[in-house]
Amino acid sequence: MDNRHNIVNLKTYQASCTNCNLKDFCLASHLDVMELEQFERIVERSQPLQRGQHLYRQSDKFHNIYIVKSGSIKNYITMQDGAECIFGFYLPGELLALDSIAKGEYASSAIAQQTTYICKIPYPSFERLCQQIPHLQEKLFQIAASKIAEAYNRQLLLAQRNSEERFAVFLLNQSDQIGKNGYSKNVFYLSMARQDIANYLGLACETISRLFTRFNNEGILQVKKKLIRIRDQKRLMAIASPTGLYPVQTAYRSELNSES
Amino acid sequence: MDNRHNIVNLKTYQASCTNCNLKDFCLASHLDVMELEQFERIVERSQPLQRGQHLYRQSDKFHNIYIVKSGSIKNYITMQDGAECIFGFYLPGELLALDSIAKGEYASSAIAQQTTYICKIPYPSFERLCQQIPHLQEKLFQIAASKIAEAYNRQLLLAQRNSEERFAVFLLNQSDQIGKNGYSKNVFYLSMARQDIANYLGLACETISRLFTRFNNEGILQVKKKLIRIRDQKRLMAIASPTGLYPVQTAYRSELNSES
DNA sequence: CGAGTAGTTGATCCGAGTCAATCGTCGTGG
DNA sequence: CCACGACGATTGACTCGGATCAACTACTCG
Repeated sequence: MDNRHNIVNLKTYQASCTNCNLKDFCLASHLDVMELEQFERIVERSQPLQRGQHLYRQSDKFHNIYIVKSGSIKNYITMQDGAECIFGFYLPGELLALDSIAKGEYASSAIAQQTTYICKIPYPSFERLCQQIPHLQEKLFQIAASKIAEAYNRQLLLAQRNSEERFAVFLLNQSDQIGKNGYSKNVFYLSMARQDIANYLGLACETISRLFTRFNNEGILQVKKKLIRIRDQKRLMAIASPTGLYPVQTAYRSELNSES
Repeated sequence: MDNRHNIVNLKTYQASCTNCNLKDFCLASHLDVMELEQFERIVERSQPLQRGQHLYRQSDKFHNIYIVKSGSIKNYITMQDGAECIFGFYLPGELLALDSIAKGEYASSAIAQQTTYICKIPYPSFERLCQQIPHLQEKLFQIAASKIAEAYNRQLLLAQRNSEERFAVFLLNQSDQIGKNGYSKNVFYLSMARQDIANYLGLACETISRLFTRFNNEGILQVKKKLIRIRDQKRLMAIASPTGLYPVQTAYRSELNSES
């Protein structure tokens, strides 16, 4: 139900990179025809994950990195007391498990929030391929670098911004990401529970609930459960960066995709 | 006031990687003799930075990545209203400016907190060298991956832990890092101001001050301005991870749905 | 239908921010 | 050599944002 907007048709999981609608956004972008063919030889696709299925779990042996093809993935860790901490929500085009390369085992867990198609890239083959395709190495460096920059921005968010600012930034990021995939930036489904948004933003779920209510009453949003409509983007952006974030704010989100 | 030109190429600091005391920690570790020689050919060393000098500034054109050889570097950004946000303190052996690779310009600023020696690595040469030395590429992937994992941990810290927990984690991290460089893990100088610690941890400097006082009174620390002595490491560790940070979690914890 | 779960709303409390006063140290100049 | 001002650190008093606790509502699913 709440997946209607994000699902792609069933045949896509057989499709090649060449005619994938994400080919300009993902790891394989900027490769020429020959290189793409080589790349494609190491990519594996399989049956989609269903909601609640894990792609990998923390402390599993590390083998692959993954790209989300459609659907969405929640990335988190579980602590000893059972509490979880959510590091991110991955939408189509994004690369998963980069944080796990150094350790030999997955540093976090990844679970599908809805029916989700995945491209699987065995890491050793990939590393070897990077030796043959400088573009590919370069691209991974760049993606890793953006991940670091993005993580820094989130640290800033968590360390210095209050609840409504965090929430506004979150909504705009979601909007952007969803927009990148060709859907409406103003009307979209949030695939995650309130509790997960709260956890991700370092807040209590009651706080998120109150913010939804308030933004709804103030005419900034129109909220119907998980269906969100942004009614006043200007105001939302003003809340997200009050005095203005540092110069090129949110640029990191677009650089994977934007042309160079 | 402006130090943009402060990297002067004297060939004076000839200390080679081969007999550098950091060679097992830094980017060049795990290279064989031949590879190390190639690597060394692209590394540049120059006069040390003095306290308050910038290594680079945010939005400068991106050219190099850097390794701290001795001293320490503060990494931060400045926001439009002049407020700053500190992302990290870099001690010897650490690699700087990874977050800037994707953008073509430095995403943050780096300033010396004391007299600091630096190894400078022109990024284009480095990228080319990675094509010839698989180990080097692998190493950079790993360092980038650890940076991401580290950033995730800090997000967890900022999102979910209270002031004394953050502070304890910070002290232990400092202790570890300093210990890695062969100094005492229990008695050390903090090179940064209280305000900077506070900023880094997302707290007010008064809070940090109170924590120093409290930990001192409780016999956990002995504090003399910037000289710190850890008197009760056990207790400090207990504060840093109350129920235990994230675990080597085993799969028996069967939650909602799972298994693929 | 009924039970279980997610979300909302209200009441209360507490940790840490803010404001303000004071102290100590350092560096400068008379 | 001391007086002075500047700045960082400490301490206290007060405030407030958001967590926590506790009902209550509304779906969803069996």
